[in-house]
Amino acid sequence: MTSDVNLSEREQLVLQAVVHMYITTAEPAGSRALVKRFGLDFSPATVRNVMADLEDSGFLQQLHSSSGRVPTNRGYRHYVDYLMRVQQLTLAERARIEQELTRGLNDADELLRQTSHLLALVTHQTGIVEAPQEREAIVQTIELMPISNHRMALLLADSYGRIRTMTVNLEQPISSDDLSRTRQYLNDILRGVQVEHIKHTVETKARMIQDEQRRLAEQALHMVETLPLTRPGQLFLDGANQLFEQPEFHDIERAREVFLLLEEREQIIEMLRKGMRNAPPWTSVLIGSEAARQGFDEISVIAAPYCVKGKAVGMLGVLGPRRMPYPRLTAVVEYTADMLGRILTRLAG
Amino acid sequence: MTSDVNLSEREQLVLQAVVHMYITTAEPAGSRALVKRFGLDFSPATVRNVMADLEDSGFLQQLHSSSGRVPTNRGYRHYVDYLMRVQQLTLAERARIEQELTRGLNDADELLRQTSHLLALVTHQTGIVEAPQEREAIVQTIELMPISNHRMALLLADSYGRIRTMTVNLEQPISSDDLSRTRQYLNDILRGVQVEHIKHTVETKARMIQDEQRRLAEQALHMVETLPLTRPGQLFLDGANQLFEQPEFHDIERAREVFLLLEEREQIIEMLRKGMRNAPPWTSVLIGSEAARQGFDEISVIAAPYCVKGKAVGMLGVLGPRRMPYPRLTAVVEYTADMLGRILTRLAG
DNA sequence: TTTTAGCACTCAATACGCGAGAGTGCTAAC
DNA sequence: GTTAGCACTCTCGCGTATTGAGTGCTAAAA
Repeated sequence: MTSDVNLSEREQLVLQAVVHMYITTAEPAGSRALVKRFGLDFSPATVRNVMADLEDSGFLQQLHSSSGRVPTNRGYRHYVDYLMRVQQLTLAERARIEQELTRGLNDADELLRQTSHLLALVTHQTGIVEAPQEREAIVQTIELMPISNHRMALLLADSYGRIRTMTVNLEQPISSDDLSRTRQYLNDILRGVQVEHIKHTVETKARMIQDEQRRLAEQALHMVETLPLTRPGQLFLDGANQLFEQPEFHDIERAREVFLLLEEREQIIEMLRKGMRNAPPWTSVLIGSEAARQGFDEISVIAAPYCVKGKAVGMLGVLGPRRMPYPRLTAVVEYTADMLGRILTRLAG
Repeated sequence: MTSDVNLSEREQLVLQAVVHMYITTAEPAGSRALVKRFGLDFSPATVRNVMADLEDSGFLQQLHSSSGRVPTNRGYRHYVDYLMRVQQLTLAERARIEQELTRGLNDADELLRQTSHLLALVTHQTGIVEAPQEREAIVQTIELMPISNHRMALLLADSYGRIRTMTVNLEQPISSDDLSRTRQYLNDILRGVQVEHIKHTVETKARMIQDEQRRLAEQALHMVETLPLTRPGQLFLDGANQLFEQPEFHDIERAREVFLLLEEREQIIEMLRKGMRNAPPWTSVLIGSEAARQGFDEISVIAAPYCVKGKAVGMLGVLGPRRMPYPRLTAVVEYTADMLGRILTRLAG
């Protein structure tokens, strides 16, 4: 994502000023206002010339022929990649994030939800947290729990500290003895196996085993084969309401479009991962149509991966209008990802 | 909720016509249009007179001095209570609901989510499902599952077919023997006990027990006392986006207000239960400010309780603009509540 | 006495014109 | 290369005129 045009020092300065202006006021930036606001040591007329150049090279844009300038996607891109300095969070802010996250500590799912809530709260944007990729998780413990004569639950603790419950229909009641032997068996062969390989593992083992253990293995196979192990990634979203605050979503059509987008969970996950692929392993910023589908330029996303035991297992971030305070939000997202990773690692311990 | 004014046959006819007109077109109903649309056998002038009377007694309202009439809260109320005939669902519709619900059959939580989704889909409104009151649930089975040296999970299957997972921090590792003895102990004393009495039960038992079993009981007590058993009711919401379709929410301020309301889960639950208290045990319709807080008249809610093993354990329904097709939605909500109850009962075994 | 036709009136919605203001591009001077 | 000056453009807000749906009232008809 490098620019094919070299910008002069002055052009960079003006571009940055326009972005800052627009981010804070939501109004197109005019030459006079820029000079005044940022104390530039050249005149409005000069700024106008520079802005005209920046428009020619696609960094700025006019909404109509006599309005101030607004950054284009490319303008934001350049700003984020080269001009912006990620803000330092204050101690108080760091403390707050840490505190809010360690509160709901006992349950991993609760923690993830809490994180999305926190992101929304602190950034005043929509907070997004993708749950750890379940398929890649590793089996820690398996538990079987009878519910009725015809149903039982299979519980799975994974290496991310999450616990999944799945139910299994039984053709015939299972004795408590059988149950505990099957439990033992499942734990023996599955501990340390990746969740996505569970079925395969059980199947191969079952095929190899002879006589006496045979029944046990088939029992296990039967339980496992209907499990919904490949369900799609989970997403925790919070603070979509915040979008209403932004003037760009006062138009009902726009608002609706974003809300519709937010309902398409898979697409959002897809989007987050796209960001990760582009710039591993650090924070990525998706601007306008880079984030959403083509032709929908209103939103941006800042996302960062979080790591459990040193391995990136999921993404989190914020979604908001393209006109976003990137320096601050980037810092918040990074710090939150870091904290979440730490806490999850501790939980999975 | 009876009316203190007796309406003549003709007045009822006109009121009903106005409600139908407004529900379908979202435009205030004028006298001429009513006559034409409903083939009334008296003239527009007569309708005008009747409408003026209905306005005097508070059933209708004009938006401005020369506009058509629109029902008031009271108008809707009378319509719903006395005039409306609940629609019969077609066989196809029933089949669809049943089919959609039995699809996600294995997991109770999944089922509840699915139900809210279905409601949104079929009614084009926002679907709401309140999870069964957890506190009143009865313990079926308890399972303990080691996660690490310092954490374990306590799993609880209740009489509604739901499974809750809670984690417990351990001060020191617990042996597998101890774990299974404690599990046995917990099951012995808690099976059949209401969830809200768990802590109390364990405490009293622990106090009574002497010597040798003592340690076990204290172990159990320690596990149970930090459990988040009293967490607030859970709510499954789906299709809030549908609200954007309604012209009354094209105004951004209104839309925002509803979305804000939808975030306040406890208040929605409160609202649903209010409905149940008013008219047990059947479908209740909350109109305008009956549903939301005072002064916010834009929405209505249709809600019905669903029963597990014959006992009403939760509510479900739809939320939408006050201008709602009540006859059809009432039917859908009732049928869905019935189906959900059946399936849950089956699940709970 | 009830119903209806006719008519004047009201009000929202829409379009139109106008002036103010913000901001530009261009030219000429510095 | 930079800046001041100026004509020009376009949006926004406001007041006015027009239109049209719908009413209330009155007087005639049933």
